Amino acid sequence: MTSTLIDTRTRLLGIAAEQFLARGYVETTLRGIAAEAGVKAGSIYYHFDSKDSMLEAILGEGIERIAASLESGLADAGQNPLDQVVAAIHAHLGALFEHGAFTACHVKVFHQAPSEVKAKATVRRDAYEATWTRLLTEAETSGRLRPMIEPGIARLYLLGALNATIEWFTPGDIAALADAFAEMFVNGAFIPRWKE
Amino acid sequence: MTSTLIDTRTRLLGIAAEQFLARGYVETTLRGIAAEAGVKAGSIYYHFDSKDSMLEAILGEGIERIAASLESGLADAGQNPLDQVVAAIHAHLGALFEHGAFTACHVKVFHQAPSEVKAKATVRRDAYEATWTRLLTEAETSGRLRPMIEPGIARLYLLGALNATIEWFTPGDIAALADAFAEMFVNGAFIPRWKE
DNA sequence: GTCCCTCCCTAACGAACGTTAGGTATGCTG
DNA sequence: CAGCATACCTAACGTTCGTTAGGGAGGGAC
Repeated sequence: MTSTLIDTRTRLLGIAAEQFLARGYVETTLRGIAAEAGVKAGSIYYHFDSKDSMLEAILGEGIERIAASLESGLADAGQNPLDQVVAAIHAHLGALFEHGAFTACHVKVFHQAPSEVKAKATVRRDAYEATWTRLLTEAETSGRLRPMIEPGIARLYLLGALNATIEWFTPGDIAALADAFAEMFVNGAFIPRWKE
Repeated sequence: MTSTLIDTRTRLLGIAAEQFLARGYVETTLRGIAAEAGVKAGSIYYHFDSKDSMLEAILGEGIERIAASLESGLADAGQNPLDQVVAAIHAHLGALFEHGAFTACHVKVFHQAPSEVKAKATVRRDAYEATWTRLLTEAETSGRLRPMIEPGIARLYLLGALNATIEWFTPGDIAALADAFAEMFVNGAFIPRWKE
């Protein structure tokens, strides 16, 4: 029977994601993860090669879920640049706060990861960011983006604001938050002035 | 003569800020800082009480310099909500990349800091953020902010995007970056549509 | 009943780290 | 010259952590 194995492995990974998210990677100990899982520290090595490999699995699972949320959101939205970008904002924020600890852990811990682990996660991450760049490039080529705005800079600006929410947002009305962010990103925070 | 003392203390703090920024707080060792300063690890304790107290000093110095940059930028700009916000964006980004490692270190390491250190830095940090909230609230009361946008949310959105730059921006044309960010924050990334 | 594979445990190793006690050289002070 | 404070060193202590070697219980296979 392999169900127990899968259970323990999955449980360890989920607990690790929560602790990495809450305490940071380096300050999280295998002994702490094991204790919360009702297991001894040494037993982790039956399921994983090392602490780094746990992080690697978590970062991979996290970006995978975020990407899935994005693809799903894009498919359900209007097929025009504006609707796609707004849907992407909703999907990304939804993924961070409604899809378990893996997604938020990816965003928060990625930059603290050892370079080798980081390099492996970067592959999938680049593909995800490329989707955003594609969305914004489509907005640009269809003449919807402001002339002085490059899609690459816009992507970094927007994802920076979105990902920073994990430092302050207390899960609540995510749709309202996404609406406000979409409004600010698309139309700006200020009301245009006709004269002056 | 106390010049040697001040020199070494200052040098240690600068090196520590650089290493905290590059490797993170926990992964930076006192032995590494001491080595780069041409000193032995134990000697650090002549100048500082602990590793935590070094971080505390750095975080304080960092937010102080960022705040000074902001105040300076606001004083030199037009005294209207729009100009003030644009100047603030330029000042904040300028502080992160042109005022040494302390400012960038504050932004990057703050969220990794031990809770006690974090609590002390939070006092000064709250005051800095209150300045931003004041700017945006003035924009709101003078009718320049979009109705559905709350100043508090706008501040978190904008500072999130600004602070995230330390993860990707390679010091170059900061003014151009600030211009693009200001354009996106104020007017939005999209061109308004008159019909549809 | 015997074998073997799965899954977890005990117990320890070795390294790295923050920190400290005590010593030493230097130079100013009286 | 004696005395003292400054600035740094040496050498270690104690702890924590990732990791590993080896063992054992349990159940399915034959």
